[in-house]
Amino acid sequence: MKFEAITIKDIAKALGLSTSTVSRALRDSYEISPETKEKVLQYARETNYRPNPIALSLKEKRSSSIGVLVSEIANSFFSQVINGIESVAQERGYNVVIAQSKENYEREVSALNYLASRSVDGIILSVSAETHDFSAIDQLYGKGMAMVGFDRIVDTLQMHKVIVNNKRGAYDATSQLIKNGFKNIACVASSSYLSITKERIQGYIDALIDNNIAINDEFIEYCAHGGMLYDEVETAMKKLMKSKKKPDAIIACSDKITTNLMRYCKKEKIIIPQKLGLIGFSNLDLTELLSPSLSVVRQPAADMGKKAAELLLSMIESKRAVTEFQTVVLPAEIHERESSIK
Amino acid sequence: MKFEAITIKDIAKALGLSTSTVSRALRDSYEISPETKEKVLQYARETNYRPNPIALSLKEKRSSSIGVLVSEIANSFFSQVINGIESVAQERGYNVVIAQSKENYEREVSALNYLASRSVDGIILSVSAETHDFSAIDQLYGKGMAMVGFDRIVDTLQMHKVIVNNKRGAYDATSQLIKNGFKNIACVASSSYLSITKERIQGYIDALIDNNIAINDEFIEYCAHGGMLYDEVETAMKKLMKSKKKPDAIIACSDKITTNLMRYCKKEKIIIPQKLGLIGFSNLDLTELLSPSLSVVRQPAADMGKKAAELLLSMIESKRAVTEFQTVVLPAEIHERESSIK
DNA sequence: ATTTTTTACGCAATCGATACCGGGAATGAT
DNA sequence: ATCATTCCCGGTATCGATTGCGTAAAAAAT
Repeated sequence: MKFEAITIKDIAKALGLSTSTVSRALRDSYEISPETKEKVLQYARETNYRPNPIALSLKEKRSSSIGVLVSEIANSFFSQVINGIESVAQERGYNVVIAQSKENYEREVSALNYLASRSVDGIILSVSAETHDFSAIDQLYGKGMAMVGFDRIVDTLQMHKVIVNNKRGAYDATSQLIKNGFKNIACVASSSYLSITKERIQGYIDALIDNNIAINDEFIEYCAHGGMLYDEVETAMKKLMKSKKKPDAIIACSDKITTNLMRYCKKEKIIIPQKLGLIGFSNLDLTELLSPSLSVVRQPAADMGKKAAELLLSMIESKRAVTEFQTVVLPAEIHERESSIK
Repeated sequence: MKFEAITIKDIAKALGLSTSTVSRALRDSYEISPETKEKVLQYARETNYRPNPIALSLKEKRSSSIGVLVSEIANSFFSQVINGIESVAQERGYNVVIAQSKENYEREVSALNYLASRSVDGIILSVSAETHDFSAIDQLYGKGMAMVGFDRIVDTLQMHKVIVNNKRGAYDATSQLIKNGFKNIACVASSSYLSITKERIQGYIDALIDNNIAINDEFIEYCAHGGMLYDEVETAMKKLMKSKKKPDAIIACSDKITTNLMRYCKKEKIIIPQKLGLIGFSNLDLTELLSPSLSVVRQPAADMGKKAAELLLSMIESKRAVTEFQTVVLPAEIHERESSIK
């Protein structure tokens, strides 16, 4: 079943004009007489003519679409980011093609190629937790594909980036736990490859140092799949709870880790915050309804998406190659609730 | 900045062949000698040739992309559905273009036109809470655009549909509240226009009747924006709590209504389930971590998305016009937790 | 009245890939 | 040796829209 739309040719035939005349009339060219223009425009209105974007893409060598590559759509943070991207894109006449890596390297590469082969004009991406070989991204970028990174960025690549102040967020979160009387604070982070992991851990460490608390390597655990799998969080927690000096509080460095950690505590009947304080990076919008209400470091996800989309579109639409890249750093918000108050 | 890809023309020039020969060699036509084929294929591999999907779309009059129109991406149910759609689409070589209505009629119409103008091959949609004029959908559908409805479907339109057994879900949820000793059960539903609202309310009513409980019109409240706005839920709840016979339990008919209702109870210090039992339609995947853990009617969202995508693709790829439409009804799952147990 | 200029439009190429048609060359048949 | 067949491949139109170039006809200038 096909969906037949009216073309410029139909208009030309109907009005006894050439396609070039119709095209120019529609674009309001000075070469066309007012009467002809009016006739064409009216007919176009009546027939609800819409230029075929595919033909345009072929001619203009741009598809007016941008790709977004995230690890998982069904994740508050990413869906909020996509929301932001979508609002800007829509407004500027672009559509958004979404792909997900599911935190898997192979899927990320194939998604990237997929987007490239669908000839998107640019890509906004946050790398998967597994990725530590950035050659696929680098290659595509080297070939001239416009790209903007966000959240999990790649340090070695020169491109526009949008992130939050992760170090500061983790620093404040940790400081807050300390202020609330927790002494043995552990950190459950995402994959060690990720920029956000490094930054957040650094913030955590800095806060400990500034408060004269010794750093304990056993207190830092990584989740290779970014917390996607419950098991990896459980494994990390078991290790922590078995260490010589059991932690009395945890800072969790991603959405999934935070919630899976709560699941673990619920299962093991570890009472938060009495037995274990908790603060986590999370963009859930019902953290206050959790039991106990959850203290979080929240990222301004929609704004990040908007900013990333603006940067990408400016890059796409710029006449000459972009040589100066900016890294936009937005502040993370801390929301103190029950889970981190002893 | 442009992203230059290799074309069939480049291959032809490099090998001293015509574009038609190259094209045929790539498609393994019998008219091309094995040696030429091999040369072409090898060169194509070396240069990492990818056919330009835009040129193909123009020629074939299909874009290999499908549109998805939902009210809101950042909603567990819809993002899970999109997840399902995406997995099937990706596998079959289609990409997914997402648009959202934000429960607004005008945005829905414009998103629909947007998708059509981006010449997607088909659309999977769930109408907005505000929509009660389906002429825009009808028109597009009448023009031959392949469509599949899910969740919030349009009764009057003959198309493939994917839903859950809403009546049954609401019936079981209500019965469960009754079984647990609640007597005055109210229902906070989404917009009265929606199919899901009608079906869920019917299930609620049927359960009351079957248990010899009188129907009280004051006990049914609607949220015109589907619970998107906290205020409309608060207003509904205030009305309910002021009615002569105060309800002792609520069945909430959408994700957003459920969570906003919990917010309201928390704010007003109405203890769930002691003061007010609650069960709600929700696809959040951490309802067991809420305080109290939330009893829910859950939809198999990913499966719904998969099924909808399969139906749409079969429709798109069918040679002749589809005349028989099926309505796939999946079972809703009931998860009984603390919030509905007195 | 003739030349110049302007106006208003059509022709045709182009983007990348496909497919119909047509034709040269090699092989086989007689 | 001549004709028919098969094999391989190229030319060209096509999809929808844009655009540089060419050009009648009308208007303006001389």
